[in-house]
Parts: sequence; C-alpha cells; structure tokens
Amino acid sequence: MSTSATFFVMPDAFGAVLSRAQASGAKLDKHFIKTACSSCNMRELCMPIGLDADDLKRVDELVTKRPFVKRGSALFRAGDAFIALYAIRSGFLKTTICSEDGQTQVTGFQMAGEIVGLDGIATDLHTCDAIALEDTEVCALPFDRIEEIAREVKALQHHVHKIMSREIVREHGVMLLLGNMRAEERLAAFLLNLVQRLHARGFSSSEVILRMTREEIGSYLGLTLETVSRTFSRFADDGMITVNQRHIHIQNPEALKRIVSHELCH
Amino acid sequence: MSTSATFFVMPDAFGAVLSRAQASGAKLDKHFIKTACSSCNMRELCMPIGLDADDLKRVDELVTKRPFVKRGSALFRAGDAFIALYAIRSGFLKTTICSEDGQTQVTGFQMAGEIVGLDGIATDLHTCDAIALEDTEVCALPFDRIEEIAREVKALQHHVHKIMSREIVREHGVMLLLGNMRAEERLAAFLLNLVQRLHARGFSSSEVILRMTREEIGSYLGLTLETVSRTFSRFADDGMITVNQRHIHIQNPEALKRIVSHELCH
DNA sequence: AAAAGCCTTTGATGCAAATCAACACAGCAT
DNA sequence: ATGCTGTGTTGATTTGCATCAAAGGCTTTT
Repeated sequence: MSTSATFFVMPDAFGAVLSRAQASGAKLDKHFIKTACSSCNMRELCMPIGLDADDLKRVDELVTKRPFVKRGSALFRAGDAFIALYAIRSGFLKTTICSEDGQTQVTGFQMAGEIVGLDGIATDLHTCDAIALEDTEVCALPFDRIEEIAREVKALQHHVHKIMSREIVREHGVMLLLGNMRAEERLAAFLLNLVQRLHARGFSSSEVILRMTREEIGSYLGLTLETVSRTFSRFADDGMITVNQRHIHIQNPEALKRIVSHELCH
Repeated sequence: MSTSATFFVMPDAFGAVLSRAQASGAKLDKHFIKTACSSCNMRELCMPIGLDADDLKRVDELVTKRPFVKRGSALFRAGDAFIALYAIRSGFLKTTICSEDGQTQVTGFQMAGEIVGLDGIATDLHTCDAIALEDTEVCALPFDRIEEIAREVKALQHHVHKIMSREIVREHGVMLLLGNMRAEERLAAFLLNLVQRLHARGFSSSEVILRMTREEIGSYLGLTLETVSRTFSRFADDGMITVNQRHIHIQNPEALKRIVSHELCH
C-alpha cells in the first residue's frame, strides 16, 4: 500500500495466487458440506498460516454450517443474537448500521475470504445488518468454539486478534476518508481499494464489476448517489476510467492515486 | 443510549460507582509501582469481572510498567513497534492518524479505564499516535503476556475480544456521524458521549471540562475549529449549554438528544 | 507586569456537495 | 411488443460549511 493510501491496509496473508473458481459461482452446490478448511482455496485469507496437521484438524471442526445467502437477503440483522463469525467463501456482502431515527449507513463491503460479524462480540447482539449483494456462501464459525480452540492453538488466537485489529485500522482509514477527503478523493480511494482486494484474489487489477448501487457507494462514502454518478462521469471524461453501468475499467490507476494523495492533477 | 444514539455504546462493566480519586490527579506518585490491578479502582473498567483470586493474581503480574506521559507528549507514535496495550489509570489521551500526504485526523479521545493500542496488533506496528492531553498515567500490558494468560483465563480472553469488538462498534458510530450528520448533530452527539463516559466514572453528568482544543474536536468530528466554536455559541444562545472556555455546563441534555435524533427543534 | 503565543470568537465571502427535478435506460413481467 | 420498477445520468438551484480575516481573551514566559 505504498500508493493507494495507508488507510486501506491489506490483510497480511495474501501471498498465494488464488483460484478463480469463485468467479463463476453459478453452479455452486449449496450443500457442499464436506469441503474442509484445510482444502478451501480461501484458506490463506481467513485461516492462520503455519498450522500443523493436528491443529488444522481442530480448525476443520470449527465450521458447522455453510449457510447460503441469496442476493438481497440478510446473513444477520442488527439485534440478532451473536453466535458465530462468518467467513465468506464466495459472493459479496455489505454491512449497514441504522440509528434509531432511521438514518442508515453502509459500514463496509466484504468479499470472499473476509470475516463478518465481529461487531456482535461486544454485546452478544449484532449491531449491524449483513446483506448479500449477490448470492453468497459463507462458513459459520461458532464463536464459543473459536475461543475454545484459540485457547489451545496459539496461531489461531493471534489470528483472531489480528483480524479484529485489522478491522479497527480499516475503520480508522474510513474515518480519515469521511472526515478529510473531498468527493473525488473518496471515490478514487474506494475504487483503488476495491481493485486491490480483487487483485489479491486473482482477478484483474483494472476491471471491476461493482456489486453495489451508486446509492450504496454513496452511503459508504458519505456522499449522495448523484455525486457518485457525477464523479464517475468526471473520471471518465478525464480518461482515468471507462464506465459501463457497473462495469468499470481503470485506465489510469496512477492518476487515481494522485487524486487520493491530494496531488490535484490536470 | 436510548436517546444519544445507538452508536456510542457504553462499555459493559460499568455498574460500580467509582472513586473520584482520579479527579485530583495533582499529587500522583509517579512510581507507585506497587498498586496491583486487584486493588485498582479502575479495575471494573479495564479488567474482566468475576475472576477468582488465583486468576486475579495472574492478571496482576501482567502489568510491567506504569509509564507516566506528560501533557503534550506521546505514549506511542505511528510506526513504533507494538509491544503492549495500555490501560489508562488517570488522565486523558487523543489518538491521531496521519496519511502520507500529511492529512491528520483525531480518531478518538480516551479517558481513565479505557484501553489504547489495539491498532498495533494487526501489523505489530502502531498505526496512530497516542498523545496525552493532560498528564496521564497508564498501565502497560505486554501483549504477548495478555495472549499467554488469555489462553488460561477464559474470562480474560473473552474480555479482550469484547474490548476490541467494542472499539469496532464505536467506530461504526463515528462513521455514521461523519457520513450522515450535520455539524450541530455531530457536536451534540460528541458532548453527550463525553458526559456519559465521565458520568460513568463518577463525575457530574452536566459539567464537562474539555481537555482538547476546538481544533481537536473539529478534527475528530470532521469540522473546522470555527464551525465547532460557532456551534457551541449557537447551543449557548439557545440555552442548551453554557460555555466558559473549556468549561461546558449542559443545561438541557434533552434538547441535545433531540438534535442528535434529527428532531430539528426550535 | 509586560510581552508573546496560543486559543477562541465572530464576521464576510466562496464553494463543493446536497437537493430538487427531469429524463434515459436496463431488466423483468405481462 | 408494452408497461413497470429500479437504477443511473445530467442539469439547475440552494445551502451548510470551509475559507479568509481580524480582533479579543487566556496562559505562559521572561
């Protein structure tokens, strides 16, 4: 992250080139229960590295269910009892919070290999909604089991701590974005973060298919949908990207990076 | 938080009425090393409740040093090696992040009984500065020791997880604030959160002495210092608060709560 | 006690993004 | 096809806050 800003910190275990199997999620077997973590190709992302065979076996036992979340429906909602963390196997989620007076805000977008549900630990209740933006398969990791195994497997314990700390750092970055940046900077940072994460999963670093609406992007970035749309158009006019509905092609990532780092170009 | 918004969630172990000893921090012995966690009057805040004598003893061993941080100086800085979490015994801190291009933002204000340093776990480097806003005494909790003991003491393990989750939830609230609220709402939410936390520590729920400048408040809330000042003045004109430099008296908390919950009054 | 420096307040002005509004377009069902 | 609904684009106007500017109040220094 020397360029696309300090505040979107990459998960650390991203060495491996991952299978693109997820890309064609069309024919997923919904009850593919037998797939163990030890053979999951998202493993580098959600599990600690360097476990011995014995530890791996214990971690395998962790996953009790693999819920399938249909596009538009919720994995969990604010107020639901917190039971498990969820590792995303394939698909795409958003998390949203909602204050009493009805204001709602997207707090994050999550893709394969990422963990959702950390907010629930504090009070044993989830405090946000997790909604699938496309058909999504997750692994349920019951939290009491996680704690149990973490007490025995040091690497898992530390991994859990890292995942939570990483989320805290990510949110610091969002705070910087929301508190200091202008619309162009926010959207450029958002796009760069998205392609970077997709690239780490084996996808192109210049092509993005957005899974969310302009409104959802705006909600995440503290902007209106009109401003998001206009800013995309401006980027396209300046030749930095091409926009085709939700299909974005990044022509000039350097220009976007310059925008994020306040070097007001052209 | 039925009124001052869901997003500032109270730490959970706040039943006990705490000593006001911290209030007169003037004559603190800087090398009061002997004070054990088990007899610390901030214990209810930073330690898990319900430990037996044996566990307590182990937790007591955790605290190696009690660094004293002079007003204006740093407990740690971004880039410093992450070694320990810090529990604040007395005093007041701010944490700030800073992007490459020099933009800086306050990410939080921390008071006695709260924990700082969680951001460092992810990469073994601190990602923000922790600066004392008044002379501050902290307890250093070496993180490898925390993990070690957490593997044995279930309650401590869960407590650590809760503290981290709570921070994630708090930051969700800040995101909502920065993304959705207008200046008046942000400042009202800020004030209410501050008195609530002070009240939980045995202080008045209507008197606040701000330890930070208008600029630091603005940085936290994504506003300029002028806007903060003007908004304080407007609150004062409307009879909701009285302002005397950094001494704020809250006359009408209900009105502030109405502002936060979007019920545009007067 | 005077001077220097920081912090705060208040006013005048400008601008970026919100809001209001209209229309275009895709996907879907009928 | 035709209409419907959700989504996206673009334009006109408004507005809340930033910016620029100046002066007064505390606090600290000497």
